[in-house]
Parts: sequence; structure tokens; C-alpha cells
Amino acid sequence: MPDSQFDDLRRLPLFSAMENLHFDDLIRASYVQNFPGQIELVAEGEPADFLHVVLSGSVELFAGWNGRETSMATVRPISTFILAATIRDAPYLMSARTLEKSRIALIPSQDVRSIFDRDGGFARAIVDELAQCYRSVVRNAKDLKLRSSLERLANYLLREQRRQGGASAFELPFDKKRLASLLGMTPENLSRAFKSLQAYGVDVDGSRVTIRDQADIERFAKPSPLIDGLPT
Amino acid sequence: MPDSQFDDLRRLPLFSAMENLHFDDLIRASYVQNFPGQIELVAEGEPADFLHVVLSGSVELFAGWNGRETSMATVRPISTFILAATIRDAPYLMSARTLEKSRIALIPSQDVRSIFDRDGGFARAIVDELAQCYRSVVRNAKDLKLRSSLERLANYLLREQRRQGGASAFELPFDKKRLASLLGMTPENLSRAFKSLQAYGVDVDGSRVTIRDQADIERFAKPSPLIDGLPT
DNA sequence: ACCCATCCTTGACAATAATCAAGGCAACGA
DNA sequence: TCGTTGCCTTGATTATTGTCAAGGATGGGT
Repeated sequence: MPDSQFDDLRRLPLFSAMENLHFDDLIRASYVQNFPGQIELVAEGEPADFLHVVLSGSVELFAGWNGRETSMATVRPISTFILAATIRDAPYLMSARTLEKSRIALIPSQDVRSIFDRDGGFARAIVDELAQCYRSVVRNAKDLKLRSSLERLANYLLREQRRQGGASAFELPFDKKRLASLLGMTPENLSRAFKSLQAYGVDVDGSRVTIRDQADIERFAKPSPLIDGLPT
Repeated sequence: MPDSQFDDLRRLPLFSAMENLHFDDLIRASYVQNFPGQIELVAEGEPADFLHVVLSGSVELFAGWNGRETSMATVRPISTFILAATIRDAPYLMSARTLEKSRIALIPSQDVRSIFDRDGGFARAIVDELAQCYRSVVRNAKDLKLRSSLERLANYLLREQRRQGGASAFELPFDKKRLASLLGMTPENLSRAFKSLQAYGVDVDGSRVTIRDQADIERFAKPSPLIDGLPT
């Protein structure tokens, strides 16, 4: 396989601290592939044969039960997904599909585990990434249990605004049906929630969101670093 | 400190694979303490100075926002909590309080991190534990997003039945107010939910639950290994 | 036995969210 | 231009869940 493809990988925090030899071992059996949008990459319940790394594009993690389906998270470059299943050699708990044309690296789980045992820098990076993932799911659970859907939307908008640089106007990164599912509500309710937020200085036109009154929406949303992450 | 106190620790999967020397290093600055019930051990937002291990009793993890509070999980012997905060040297995302008289080991986070780098067996055990924690929060999030409160209760009862050995009658491990919070509902609603489950062969008398018709409640609850864990 | 506290349950009601059924609107191709 | 399609919105209705207020039941403690 062409080495150049793996340059982005090498620069990932997850791989940057490991020895060259081990990195080479790791990617020997790996490959990078381009996928179109809306392709299911992994299905929940399957054995976790590969650690996946999103190099470009974006991937949605979702889960289903009893005929229902919900969006769990969005994975953006450059980060991994289903690391926990890889480490425990257990079935995936979530399915994954590309949201758009995406470049994905696939690294055999077995190699990840075996090199973990031989490379301290890699081990340290894995545990760091995993701890971060854990904390982000905990935050998500707090968001779900402590806030109403309107509050979740308000805080989501503030997070997204921050993620995109903090300007008062920004674009929603995916369609509203998906956003509704991510926030744990129906598309109909999301529509109404957007309308309710007008009263707090938020305007939506298509996928364009404008925060007319930052202080007002923040007063309503009450964002917390312990749920929404640090302002950094 | 008396070595004998740490025997239980040594046998924990988290510590059993590490070298004696490192284990000794780790517990040198650690201590074990007995707490009465209802004592707050850590508060969310505080720096994670110690990794906590529940040796006996039980601990509730909970979180608050905007005057509300919710129960996130129960930690039973012998396992750790707030491992992720320890690893990332970040503030706790959850508070913890003893549910009953409990024996807790406190291990300085700094030592956990430094020995992680020197002991491969320990590193492997940490990442394993953390991956398990991650998966359990993901399962919890799926439970919350994909199921109604009645379905959550039904599945909780089946999990608890299994955890206690599988007999058709068992005791709820804590009061109903706490259970309601854990399941993301109000105590009033929990009462009504229990009543609704009578139609599916579940009887409750105080904290004693009796499954009259196992097949019936399972047909309603539709437990899944990808949410409720494996039947093992 | 009595009081008292705690915990749980109930009922009436309100708020929140989901469902169902239309409809609007922009983009696209014929 | 016209139809079609997909996506989103709206309104009406129902379902689910939360809130408030009141009332058992239970188990101390005196």
C-alpha cells in the first residue's frame, strides 16, 4: 500500500507517539478506502474486526431497537470510532454510515490490541482517546436526562456555533431530520422548537442559523462545561 | 498503611496483572477509608485527584444541572469509578455519594497515570476497564433514546433479575425514588409504570418484585444484548 | 398506643412530545 | 412551464410524562 496515504494517520494524536516500527506493523494490514455518502460501514452486533479512522468526510453513528432508530453521534476528521469494541474484541454497539463522500482507514483490531501491549506511547494515546470518548458519552447522557428538548436544541446550537468559530451566523452541518434524531426528538418537534427559540433571539432560514441575541439565548440555554465541554 | 487492606485491590482485574513493585508504588500514597451512607465522595466539576475503588457497599453516581439532579449509575464492589477523569486529569463529570456504609480505596490520580506508563499489564487492564465503562454508558444512552419509560423499567427489571441470579422474585436494590431517577422518570410515573407492568405478569410489593410470567414480560421488554448486556 | 417522619401511591391536571395528515416550497428534469 | 420529488413545516389530535396536592402505609421513637 502507498505510504503517503498514511501520513494523516501518523499525525493523529492516536498514532503520533508510537515507534516507527510499530506504526509500520500497524498499517501493514490496514487500508484506506473512499466511500460515497450514505454507505453503511459497520452494523451493530457485528464483531469489531477493524478500528476505523475518519480521514475526510463525516460518519454518523446510530443505533436501532425494535424498529426504531436513533442517531448517536457524528464523527469528523480526524478521529476514530468504535475504539472500545476494538479493544474489548466485542460486537459493535452502534452502526456507522457515511454522511457524505468520506475517506476511511481500516486497521485490523487484532493488530491494534497486539501493538498496544508492545508500545507504551500508543497505549497512552489509546487510553487518552478512549477516556475522551467516555466523557463525551457521559455528557450526552447528562444532556438527555437533565434537559428538555428545547434546552437540548439551544445548547446544541451554542456548541455548533462555537465549533464553527463563534460567528453569530452558521450552517447546520446536516439535515434537520438527522439533527432531530441526534437530539432525541421528532422532526416535527424540532421545527416547533426552532420557532420557540425565535423568542430568545435565534433565527433559522433553511440550514442557516443566526444568533441575533447571544446573551439572550445563553441565558435560556445555560450551557455548562460539564455537559457541553469547555469554551476552549 | 497496613498491607492487608489492599489484598482486595490486588485481586481486582485492574491491578492483578501489574508488577508487585508497581503495585506497591501505587498504594504507597493510597488509603482505604470507611464511609457511612449518604456521604458525598466527589462533586462534579472538582479536579480528579483520586481514582476511587468501591471495596464494599455501593456508590451512586449522579449529576446535576440548573437545579435538577439525576442518578447516572450505581457502582458496586469491586470496581472503580471516575477512571476517565483520572486518566485525562480533567474535572469529574459526575458526583458520587455512598448509598450505604462503604469501604472505598483512594488512589492518587497522578500515580495511576505515571504507573500506567511504566507497566504494560496495568495499562492493558486500565484500557480494558475504560472500554467496558464506555460501552456501558453507550448502552445507557441507547436505552434512554430508543425506549419509553415503561420499556426502560421492564428491561431494568429483567437485568436486575439476571444480576441477582435469575430467580422469579427479587428485591430492588434501592428505593424507588432513586430507581425513578436512574430510569429517567419521576417517582409518580414509576408507580404508574409498575402498575402497568402488572398486565405483563409483574407484581411489586414494597421492594419485592415477582415475575409471574417471564415469557410475557420478555415479550414486552424485548431485551437486547446490545443494550442490556449479554445473558452471561 | 401515639405521634411523627419517610416513602410511596393516587388522582387531577398541565406540560411536553409524538403521531397523523396536509400542505408549502425549492430544486430538478422533462 | 409543468409536474415531480424530497424536505421541511403546520395544525389537529393523541400519547406520554411531569407537576401539584393529597392521602395511605410503614416503621421508628416515646
